[in-house]
Amino acid sequence: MVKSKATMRDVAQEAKVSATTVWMVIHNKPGIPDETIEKVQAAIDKLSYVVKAENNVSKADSVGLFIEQSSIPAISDVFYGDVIRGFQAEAERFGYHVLLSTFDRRTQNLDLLNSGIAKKVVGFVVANDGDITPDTVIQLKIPNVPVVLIESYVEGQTFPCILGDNFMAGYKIARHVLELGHRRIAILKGPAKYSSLVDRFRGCLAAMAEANLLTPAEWMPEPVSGHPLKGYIQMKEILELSDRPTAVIAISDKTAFGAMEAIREAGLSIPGDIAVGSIDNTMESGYTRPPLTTVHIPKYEIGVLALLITARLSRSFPCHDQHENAKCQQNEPPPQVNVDAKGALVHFGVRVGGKARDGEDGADEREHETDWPA
Amino acid sequence: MVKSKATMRDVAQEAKVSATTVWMVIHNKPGIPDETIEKVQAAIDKLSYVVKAENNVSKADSVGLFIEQSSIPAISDVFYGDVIRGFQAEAERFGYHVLLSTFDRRTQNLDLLNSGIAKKVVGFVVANDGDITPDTVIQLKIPNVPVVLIESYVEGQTFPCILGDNFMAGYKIARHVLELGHRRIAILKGPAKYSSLVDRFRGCLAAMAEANLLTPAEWMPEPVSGHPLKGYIQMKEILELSDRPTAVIAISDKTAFGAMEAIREAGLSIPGDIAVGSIDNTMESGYTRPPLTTVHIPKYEIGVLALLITARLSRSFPCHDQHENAKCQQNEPPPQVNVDAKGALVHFGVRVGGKARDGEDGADEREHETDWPA
DNA sequence: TTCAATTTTGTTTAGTAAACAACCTCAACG
DNA sequence: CGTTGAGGTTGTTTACTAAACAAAATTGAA
Repeated sequence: MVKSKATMRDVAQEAKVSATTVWMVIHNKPGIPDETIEKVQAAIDKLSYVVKAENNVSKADSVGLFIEQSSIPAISDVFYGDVIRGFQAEAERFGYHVLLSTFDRRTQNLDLLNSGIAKKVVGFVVANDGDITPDTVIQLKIPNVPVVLIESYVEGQTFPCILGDNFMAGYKIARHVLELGHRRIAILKGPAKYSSLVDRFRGCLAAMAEANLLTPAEWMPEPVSGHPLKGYIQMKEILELSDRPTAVIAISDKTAFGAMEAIREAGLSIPGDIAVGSIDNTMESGYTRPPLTTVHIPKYEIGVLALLITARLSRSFPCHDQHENAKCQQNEPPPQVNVDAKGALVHFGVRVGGKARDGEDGADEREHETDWPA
Repeated sequence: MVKSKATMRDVAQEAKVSATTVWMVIHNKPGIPDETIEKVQAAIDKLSYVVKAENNVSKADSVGLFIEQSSIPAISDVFYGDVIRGFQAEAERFGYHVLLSTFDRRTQNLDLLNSGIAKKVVGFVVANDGDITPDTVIQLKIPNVPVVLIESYVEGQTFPCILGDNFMAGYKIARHVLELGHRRIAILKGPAKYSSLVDRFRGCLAAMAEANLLTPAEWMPEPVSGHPLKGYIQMKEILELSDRPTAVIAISDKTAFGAMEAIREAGLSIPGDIAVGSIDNTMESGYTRPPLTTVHIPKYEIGVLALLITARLSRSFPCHDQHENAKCQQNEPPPQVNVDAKGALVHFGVRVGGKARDGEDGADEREHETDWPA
C-alpha cells in the first residue's frame, strides 16, 4: 500500500517520536537535542516528506516602513539605504517582517495598508523626506500601533522619532572648518521643510557664533525649490559674488557634490581656492576628487534603533520574563504603550568622517563598517 | 507517620499532578489553567507546605547603575530621580535587577562591583555628572558587557550614550525668550566639563545667531567652580554691570533658582525687570514665584531608553523568536553585540515646559506625567 | 571534625497526549 | 448543480510530565 504522500504523523512514527516533536524540528524550535533532530531528519528523508508550503510566513508580526515616493529608489539611496539595512537586520532579530511601502501623496494609499494587513502590523515607521506632512502622519495613528518617525520630527506633535544628531553634526563640521583657519565661510542650507537639515544649519550657526562670527546672508543662499541639484545652483550664486568665501559647508553630501561641480566649473581648485565640508558620510563621498570631508551620521544604527523603539512601543514586545511577556500579550490592557510618547527623539552621535590635513580636503578614516551587529 | 515537613513532591501527589507542575504554579509560570492552579493551591494549603525562601532572587540578571557620589542623594535629586524611576521601571519589565551604586573617585570602587557580581551583570549605565572622567569609564569596559552613558558623552570615545536633546533645548528656550521680544539676553553657562550643559549653551548661541545677535562676553559669565549655587554668583556678576540685560537664560533649573534669588535680592522684579528662562522642567520649577519657564527634558524616558539600549546591547537580550533567543544565549559567540558602538547617542525631544504669556514668566501646561508607561 | 558519599529538594530539559483549528472530502439534500 | 454539513486529515497549541540535573542538607566513615 503506497500512500500518496507522507504526513507529519508518518514521520513521527518512523522516527519514533511524537508529531509535536516533528513539528518542532521542522520549525527550528529550541529544546531539541541534535540527536533527536537527526533522527527526525532521517525519517523525513526516508519518507521524502515535503514540508507544507510556508503559509506560516504571514504568521509573523510585521512592521511597516513607509518611504515617500520621491525618495525611491530609496533602497539604493545613499542615506536611506543604510537606514533600511539596519532596520531590516534588526527586524529579523526580532522575527518581524518588514513591509516596505512607498507612500504616494496623491493616492493616499495609507488606507490600503491599514485596512489590508493592519491586524498583523505591530508598528509603523515613516522615513520622512520632509514631504510627508504632519497631517499625513497623523492619519497613521491606529490605536495601540505605534508610529515612529525617522529623520524628522513634527513640531507640536508627539511622535517618537529617531534622528541623527543633526545639530551636533552641523556644529562639528563648522568647527572643523574653523579649526582649519577659515573665517570666510559660506553655508548651503537645505529646504526648510526638512527638519533635519534645519537642525544641521543651526549647529553650524552655533559654531560660528562661538567663534564670534556672523555669516552674511548672501553667503547663506536659500535653496531653489524643486531643483534636483540645489547645491550646484546655490554655489553658483555664491561664486558670482565679488566677495567670495574661502570655505563652504554643504548641508548634505548631495549638496556638496553639486557645489563641488560648480566650483570646478568656475575653474577654482578644491580645497585650494574654496574648501568644502559636509554632512552624511555617504559611501560616495569617499570617491570624489578630492575625497569630501564629511561628518558621519550613523545611518545603519538609526535603522536599528527605529525598529528597536517601535518594537518597544508595540504590545508584542518580548519581555525578559516569559510570564510577564505572556501577560503583556493577553489579559491586561497591556502596559498602555504610549502612541503619543511626547516628543521622544532618538539621536545618534556624530563624528567627522574624514580627517582632513591642514588646508586639504582629503578624507581618510572613513568607517563604513556598522557599529551594531546584524 | 508524620513527616516533619511537606515537600514539593508531596504536594504534587496530593494534587495528583507532577512536581514540575507544582513548581510552575509556585513560580507563576504561564500555561497552567486556573483549575489546576486551584487544585495545587488547595494541596499546598492542606499540607501546609511553605515555599522555600526566595534565594532565587539573585537569579535574575542585573544592570549596574552608577551615579557619582556628589549627586547623591541622587534618588531624590530632581533630575536623576526621574531618570532612575524610568530606568528601574523598565528594568522590572525586563526582569532585571538594578544595582544602584555610587561611585567614589578616591576609592575607585568600580573594581568591587566588577569582580564581585560581574558575572550576573549584563550591563552598566553611568549617570555622569561630568566628574566621572573618560579614564574611569574606560575602566568599566568588560568584554561583552555594554557600558552606556546617561547625559554625557566622551569625545573621541565610542560609548553609546543617552542624552536629552540639549542642543535643541537651548535653542528652544533662547527662541522663546527672543519671541517675547527680548534682545538683550544674558546666558548663565554651566561648567565646561558637563557636556550636556555645553550643548545647551550652544543651542542658545544658535538661536541668537539666527536672530543676528552676538551676546557680549560679560553677559555670559563663566561659572565659579566648586560653588553650590553657581547661578546666584553668576547673576550677581551680571547685575553689577551698568549695562544690564532684560532677560537671562539659565542653563539648568538649579542655576535659574540661584539667579532668581540674586535678582530678587537686588530688588528687581521677575519678569518685569529681568525675565528668566531655563532648561530641565524639574518639579520644583513649577513652585517658584513666579513659576519658571523651562524647557522640558524627558528624564523618565531617558531612564527607560538607557535600560532598553543597555539590554539590546547585552547578550541576554530577549529576541522575539524563541529559537533565535536560545541561540543568542548559548552557542554562537553571540551576534557580537558591540561594546564599542561608535558614538551612538540617544536623544529625546524637548518642549517648552511652560507657556509664558507675553512679558510674563508664568508657567502652565507643565506636564509631569510620564510619556512612557511603567 | 572533616570531608566524601548519599539523599532530599528544587529546577530544567526534552519530550508527549490530547485538544484544537483550518482545511479538505464527499455524500446527501433542496 | 450548487450548497451544506458531518467527518476526516493535517498542522498547531496547550497542558502537562518523566527523567535528568543541580544545589543544599544529611549522613557516615576516617
